[in-house]
Amino acid sequence: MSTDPTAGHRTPPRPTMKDVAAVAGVGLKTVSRVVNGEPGVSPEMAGRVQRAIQQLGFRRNDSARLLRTGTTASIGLLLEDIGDPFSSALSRAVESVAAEHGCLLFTGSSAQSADRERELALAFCARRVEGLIIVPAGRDHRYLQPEAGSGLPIVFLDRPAETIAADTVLSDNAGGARTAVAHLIRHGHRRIGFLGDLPHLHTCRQRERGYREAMAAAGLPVEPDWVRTGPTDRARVAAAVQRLLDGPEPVTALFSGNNRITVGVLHALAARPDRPALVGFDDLELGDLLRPGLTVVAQDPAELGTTAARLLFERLRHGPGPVRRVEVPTRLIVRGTGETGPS
Amino acid sequence: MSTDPTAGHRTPPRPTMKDVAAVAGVGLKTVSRVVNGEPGVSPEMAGRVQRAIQQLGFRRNDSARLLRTGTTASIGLLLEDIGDPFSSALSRAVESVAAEHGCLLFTGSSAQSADRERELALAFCARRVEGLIIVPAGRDHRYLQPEAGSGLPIVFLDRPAETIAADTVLSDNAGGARTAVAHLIRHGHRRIGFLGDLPHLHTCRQRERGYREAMAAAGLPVEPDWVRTGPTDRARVAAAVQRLLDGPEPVTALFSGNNRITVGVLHALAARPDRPALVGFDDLELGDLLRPGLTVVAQDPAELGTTAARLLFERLRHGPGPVRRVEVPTRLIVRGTGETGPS
DNA sequence: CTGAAAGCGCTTACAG
DNA sequence: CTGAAAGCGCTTACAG
Repeated sequence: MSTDPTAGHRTPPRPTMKDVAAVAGVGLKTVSRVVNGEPGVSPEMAGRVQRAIQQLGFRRNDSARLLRTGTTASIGLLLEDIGDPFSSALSRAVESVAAEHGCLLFTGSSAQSADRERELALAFCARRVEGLIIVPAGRDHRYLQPEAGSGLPIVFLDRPAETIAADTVLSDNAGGARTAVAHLIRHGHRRIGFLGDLPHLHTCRQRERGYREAMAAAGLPVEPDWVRTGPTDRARVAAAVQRLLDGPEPVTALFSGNNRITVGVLHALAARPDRPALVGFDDLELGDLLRPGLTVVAQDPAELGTTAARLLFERLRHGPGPVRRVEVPTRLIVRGTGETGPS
Repeated sequence: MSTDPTAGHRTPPRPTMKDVAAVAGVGLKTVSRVVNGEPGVSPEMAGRVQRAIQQLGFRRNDSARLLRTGTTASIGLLLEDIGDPFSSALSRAVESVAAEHGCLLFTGSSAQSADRERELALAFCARRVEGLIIVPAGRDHRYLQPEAGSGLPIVFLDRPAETIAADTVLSDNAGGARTAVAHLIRHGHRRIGFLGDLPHLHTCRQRERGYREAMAAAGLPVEPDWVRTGPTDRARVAAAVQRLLDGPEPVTALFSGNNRITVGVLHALAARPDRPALVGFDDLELGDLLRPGLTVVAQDPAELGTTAARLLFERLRHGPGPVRRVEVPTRLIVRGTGETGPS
């Protein structure tokens, strides 16, 4: 937080209750009563105050009110990238639960940077948000210990925290991955590649785990070359796809570890003549309209976001208690790309 | 804004500068100096304060600081639906400009409800955000007059305000629509249907205008039945598509007014044997991977969001001035659905 | 029914 | 170098 946004131009100050009181010729507390609809104000006084409010264009400063009250009626939501469809679906769900509780929402994107995550989370805390929902980018969250210790509810979403005990809401990553890979195996594939995100991410590791478990359960080996993790940009995914399909140990099917990667894989495959089988983790809009249709293990971002927000507000009501960990099921959606056999 | 989120459980109060001062045995102002890195504190004093901060887990309350300072270092972004890809692309752009200015972002979704928009906008104002970016759902924004009058910068994004003068950033809606429809006409279509959003929305009206202008420019009539506006849910769009294609005056091509509608149209068409031409307003992820590829007039949400945020911060620096209206160009992307002739 | 005083947690302006 | 006093715009607790 660096530059002062108001550095240049000074805006004329907004009228305060004090100003309203002066114009109406009443005490400050009477203005407060009228503004807050408290009873016990004579109609005449109330009228004078109302007119002064109109005249001055007064609107209560909630930041000041909340400072006095000791609450902020806001929560912070820290995403990986608000521009990603998965993140934005989470946001919508969280926002709607927050609205039920009269809370405003601060949102921010970490862009997979642990530093940025920390900076934003602490900025939210410094504003004294009532709670924090974090899709973690970093691996160490001890920096949140003082806030957690003094009762700030924190829910980790999509990935768990590793160095701090907190409520957590996850997809069934390993289970979903097992389902996806078992599905490919059932269709005759024995050589299956896994394309993952950054390998230190919990989601990536768990989906890789599920992949390995499904392979092992079928008695299939996993060649080291078949596991390709890293950034999710198009170029890197395209290179990984090529390596998997044209390398020394070519695979006949691909399991893609998240929706960014799936998009990259689809683009890479569109430029090739062959049609390896593909199952993606997380659904994509229009996935059902591709030909062949995109077979996925769908997450339920609405359920993930809603659950995280509900946990948060429950904590807010009932205070500390045993840490909870909720796993939201995934669902295999069969549409075409996952049902072609090995050629 | 109804229930008090802290109603249930009382969290232990966080330590304040006063507490730190007491523990360190120094004055309040000395703590303030250390916390803010101001010069002129003896190393010994500074050390005592640092230790007390560590011991207590103190973190400055920015809400209090900002109240005293008179700024809030935050802006409000009011979208139609943060879960929509267009909205979330806008968010990402706005967020990144806000971050450059050290501002946090409140976000909220109006869900096309004018009441909800007003409620959220006023809630943001009550928190004294430094500026407001609004994708308007309602048609009357006079409720913002007091805030605008006292210097709050407001930028309307995607659609203009009708009853208040404010900076505005729009796509070239009519121009983009003309381009789309002229493209269909160039491919031999003479009977073209328009599917729009709610007809009171500026975007819908302008895109319809562009559609009519392109038809008129080619000397083509527009049958009343060819213009179908309304909610963007799947069922309604499917019904509109059917009406356009199977009604008394069937069309051979469709121009879809936004990305929600385009998705609905694609689904409706997937269930039919015929293949009318289609051009969509606003692009969709995977649109390029459909077969045939989806021809669209693409908007530039990153540019829209960035421009709106830049306008906002410029206002913040330089204060009032003539209202500005920026139009962001659209771009025809030819991929397949728009290039089939009438059957 | 009405309002003066104190305080929320900070910073500003000023005096030692 | 250090800190007591006043104040940001409200609400709380209390006295008339």
